[in-house]
Amino acid sequence: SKTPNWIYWFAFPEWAYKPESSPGSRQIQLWHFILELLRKQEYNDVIAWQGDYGEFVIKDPDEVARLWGARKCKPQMNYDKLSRALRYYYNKRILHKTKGKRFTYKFNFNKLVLVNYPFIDMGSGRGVPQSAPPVPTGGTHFRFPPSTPSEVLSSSEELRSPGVFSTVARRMARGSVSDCSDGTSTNSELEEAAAAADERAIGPDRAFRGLLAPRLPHESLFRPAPRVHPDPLSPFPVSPLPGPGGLLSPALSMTPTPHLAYTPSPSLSSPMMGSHFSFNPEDMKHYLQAHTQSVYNYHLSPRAFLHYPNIIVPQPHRPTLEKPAPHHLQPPPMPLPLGQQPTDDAHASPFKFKLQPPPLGRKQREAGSSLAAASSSNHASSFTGAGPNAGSAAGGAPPKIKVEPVSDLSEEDVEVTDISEEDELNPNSEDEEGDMFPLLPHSPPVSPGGTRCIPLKLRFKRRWSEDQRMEADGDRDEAEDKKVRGEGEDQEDGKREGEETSSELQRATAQLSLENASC
DNA sequence: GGCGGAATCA
DNA sequence: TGATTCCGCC
Repeated sequence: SKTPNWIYWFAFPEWAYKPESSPGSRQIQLWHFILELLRKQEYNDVIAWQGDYGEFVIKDPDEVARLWGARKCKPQMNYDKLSRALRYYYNKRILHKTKGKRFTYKFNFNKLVLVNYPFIDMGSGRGVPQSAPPVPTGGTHFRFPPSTPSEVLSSSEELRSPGVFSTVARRMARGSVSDCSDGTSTNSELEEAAAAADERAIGPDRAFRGLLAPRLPHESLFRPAPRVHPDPLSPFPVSPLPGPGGLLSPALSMTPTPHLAYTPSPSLSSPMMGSHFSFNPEDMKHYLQAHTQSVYNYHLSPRAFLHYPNIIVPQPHRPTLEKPAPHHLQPPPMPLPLGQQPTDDAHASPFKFKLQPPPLGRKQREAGSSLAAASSSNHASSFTGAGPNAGSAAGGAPPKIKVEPVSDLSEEDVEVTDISEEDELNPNSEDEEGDMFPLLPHSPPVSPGGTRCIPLKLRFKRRWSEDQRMEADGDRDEAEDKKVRGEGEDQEDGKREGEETSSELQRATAQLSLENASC
């Protein structure tokens, strides 16, 4: 069958494979190992990419277990145990099960897509950088974003510098090797350094880690920005090159700690466009269209919609619409963010604003006592409106989001707290009071206006909960929320369309050898 | 097969 | 913290 298009570009950046990039562990982690196997052709009969983006099937569970056991020096390892470990990833959003398919799992790439926080956790030192972009592994030519769902994800790659592209490809080809005993890389360090040199040679491009970050001031998208800031926060020799890829960071949302290292927009200049691509509106249109498509395809938060001035993004093809097509698809002439759910009109705001959850008491009063009963602990969970026009969004109900002008005008971005329409579907959701998605990590925990401040931690937790829901194919609450609320409702199987099997992943990915030294 | 709790380990 | 081990349940 036809090779999924994403295969030709999907991969993790080199550092993602490096055990030392595993959060909180010096030992190789299972997901790491899985990736390792996945990109090595010799294991194609054991485990391989298959079907949807990020989906893989364990063809030989026993063998995978054996390999894993060998790597971890756990001779008693078996698939039952290994799968238990995999299941623990569900809650971490690293993986989820492809229901109805045996031994088939899927990396939660969509969650990893922290569009609003493309650089999250970079350099936190505690987790895998979440802006890890997919790294192209095949082809080195620029092409426009595709229009079919199966191709859209490549859009994130489109704007990447060819130079980096090839550089990364080379790195991929070289690969890294991990030894069994401790999971630390052996020869990859030097290669990494070399690769870093390569990329430096390209120029300041290493700074395009912010290239198309939605929060990137749109102006800088169209004029080369002179300022280049090496990422002081990155623990890696080379910035993982988020760029547009940051929108599609693979498996790296693993560490739900998106609060630490947001890179302020001003530093997100993208010199690459001057040197490598012409970012004319048409290109951007293509890109945005593709991105928008991917947002849909992967049920991303509407935050994922990119808005750029004067560019109208065509409606993506979406056969089955469960919800009315949001108007996000028609980006306003404002560099404004990313609204939330269909009722959100935040983008229409002519001014910068951010949304904050309302003060507790008052909100509850407005919501009514009956409602309050159902959502006593998540007062703001059913926010539907955002922005100045959102007042009517809730269908007569008073807007549940407090909109306030952003006082910090130096901030080019707009802060929009995300909201959860899901909670309306699930009144039982008993999230903590932190309903809103996190604001920019660098924003002060207490809003200027004395707005009730939800601890960042909670905000993020809320966001992750949201992400979790969105990622579930059925938009069902899952792992974490379930865990949090102690609920155990059934989940519907996600429908998987456009399944494409690939036996050619390896053709596109680097040829690497996996060394499983004995223990 | 798949799930997830519980205890445990490093 | 990230498994590993065991296990009952569906």
